[in-house]
Amino acid sequence: MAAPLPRDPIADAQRNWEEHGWADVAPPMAAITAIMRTQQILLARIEGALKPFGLTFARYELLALLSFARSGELPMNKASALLQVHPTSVTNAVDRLEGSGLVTRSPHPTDGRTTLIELTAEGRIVAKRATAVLNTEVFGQSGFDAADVDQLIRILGTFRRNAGDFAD
Amino acid sequence: MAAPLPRDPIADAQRNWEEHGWADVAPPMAAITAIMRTQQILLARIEGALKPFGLTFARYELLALLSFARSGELPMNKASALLQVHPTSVTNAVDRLEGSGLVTRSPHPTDGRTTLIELTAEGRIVAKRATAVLNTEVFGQSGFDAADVDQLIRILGTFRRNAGDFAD
DNA sequence: GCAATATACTAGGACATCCAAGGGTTTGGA
DNA sequence: TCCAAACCCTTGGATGTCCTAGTATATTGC
Repeated sequence: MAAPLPRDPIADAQRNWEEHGWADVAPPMAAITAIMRTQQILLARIEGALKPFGLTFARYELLALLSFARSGELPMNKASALLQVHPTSVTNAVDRLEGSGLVTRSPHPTDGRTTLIELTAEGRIVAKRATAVLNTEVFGQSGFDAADVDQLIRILGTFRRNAGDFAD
Repeated sequence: MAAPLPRDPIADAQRNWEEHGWADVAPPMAAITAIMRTQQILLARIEGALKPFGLTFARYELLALLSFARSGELPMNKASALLQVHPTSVTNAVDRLEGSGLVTRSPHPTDGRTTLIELTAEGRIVAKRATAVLNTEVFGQSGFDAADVDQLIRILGTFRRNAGDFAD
């Protein structure tokens, strides 16, 4: 998108924070800002890898979740909870995946309120192929070394637990 | 948004990856997914803290950037580069900040193509107050301990440099 | 058994981000 | 000098996310 900057803007921000008397919160500010920016970079890579499949990250996540479900189907509210996104976001994703013929909606056999999302045969194939590309092009070339990956999993896992994501 | 899950969905995904023969990329997959989710949690906290000011994170970042500029003004393309966002996003943010009376647009004195963004007096006050709230409510209670903050800054700093964010 | 409450999904609106395209300005080479 | 290429910003279109509200179905309590 843009040429590399001559200097790290987040390090500059950290310096500004220190100079304005907020030295105590300057490091967490820098860490949080770095997380925001890193997410942006990773999302761009992921969406780039998924573009040939006509998928976005949101739709891929739903597809992958379904492909790991034993029966290949899941209630919408379950998907919303597992993906940690708003129910309306799932509705949106399902609308488009259904339009592409990758999933279908069907009524829940016993609960009339619930809608089941089910992978189609094509959806299962696309999920498999997209995962293979993500594995080789993104996850396999993350740029994090093994030790740092472990650190990230540990640090962010603790954070998410404390934030109330899961009980464990 | 949702009740805590009984188990960590990212740890489950990592297990699924291992069981499907992708054990080599399972850890980076988990780390990257954790970054995506952590960003989501942090963004929600930040936007919550900024809501009373009528600001979003995107608009706050622009406001903060201007408040640190000596003259309190910056060309749009400079802001776009420093914030690492698309020029149209800056246009959008400036439109709204201008509508709220926090910034003004003015023509560049020598380059007719360039538009300068300038903080208003009120904009400067709002930036100061919003920063104070963010410092106490978000950065001051990040949930990361000091050692982990250092790790994050180091790991993500290396990643961003390798990704071409900055040369340093 | 029926009303009140809770749950599940969808519709419409507000924002933010990106891409593609267009109009004005500046720069540099023929 | 002059015109093409490069640059800057804005507009319009597509996507995703969240919130609020509304409809339909289940469950609970009197």
